Amino acid sequence: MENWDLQAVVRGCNTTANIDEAMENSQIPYCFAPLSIEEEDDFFHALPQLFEATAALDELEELYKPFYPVLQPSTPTIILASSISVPQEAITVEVPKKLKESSTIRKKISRKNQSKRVVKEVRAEELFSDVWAWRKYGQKPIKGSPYPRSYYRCSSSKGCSARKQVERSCSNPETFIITYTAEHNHVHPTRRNSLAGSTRSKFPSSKNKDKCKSSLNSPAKTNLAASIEEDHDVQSASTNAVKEEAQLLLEEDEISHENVMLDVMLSDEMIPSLENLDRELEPVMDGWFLDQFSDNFPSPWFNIGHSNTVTGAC
DNA sequence: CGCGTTTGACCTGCGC
DNA sequence: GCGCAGGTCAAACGCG
Repeated sequence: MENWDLQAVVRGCNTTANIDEAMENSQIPYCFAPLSIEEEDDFFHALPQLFEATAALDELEELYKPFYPVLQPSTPTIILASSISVPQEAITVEVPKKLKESSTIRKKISRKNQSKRVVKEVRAEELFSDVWAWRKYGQKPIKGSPYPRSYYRCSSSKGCSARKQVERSCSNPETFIITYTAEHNHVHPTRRNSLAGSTRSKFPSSKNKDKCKSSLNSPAKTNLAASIEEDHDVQSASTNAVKEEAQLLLEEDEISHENVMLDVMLSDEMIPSLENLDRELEPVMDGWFLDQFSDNFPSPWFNIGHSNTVTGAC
């Protein structure tokens, strides 16, 4: 497997405090403030500390809110609840579409749907590492960028306004810029990315690896990563990286079933077993979330309020 | 049948 | 007011 140097994708901006300065000093063209994510602490595992560090809840909430469902299969290290730190990669910024002069930035920010965005730069294999189910609803060529931008909305729950935009980075074509807009109004997805529907090919299960290996190259592959690959007509190293990543995760899945944890999943070939896990955990987690967060996190992110389940929304 | 993608048309905000 | 560009809608279609 190709060794992706996670450090290599990490750039400048590390804290919200220096984001403005970093953006000003950035040589990155166009609008991106590629707040690269090396790894992210798992939200669930951090919960005990969250409860202890109640004084920082608001800040932590803001920092984790956009990222907590986004898990990183490329960093399958089991993250124990041993510490909690502000994820420096998790930066919520007000990002204008185009970095021009400061006078125009205000106007840009005031534009519809420009209010609050979270920009991430991820590698190809991480595009489908999202626990949420995203449905593509549009694609547009972007002026100044050789790659089109794809628009996705959350299909995990009806009425969820969460959206994300995926665009290949023009400065580093092996990475993708993901811009999250709005927030999920449900606790956790009832379906994960690339589960439902059939237009998406699935990575091979451990039972029919050989059979599905070929499907990785089939024209029918339409999962998020594959979709973008095809959108951009790229059969490149990043495609190979996706396959290799999938294969690696497959092997890990076979070797270490005991290590199945929520933050180590999210590659499509691992989904079936995790679906079962999800079904088992769903009522427990829902109740647990309601108990734990309905008071502590009044955020819209946990906008389940005191209502009943949201898990059957779809 | 349900859920997905594709894609052209349409809407909206912004700059001139 | 006009034109451009980004964002969204919705019909058509694919897949199992």
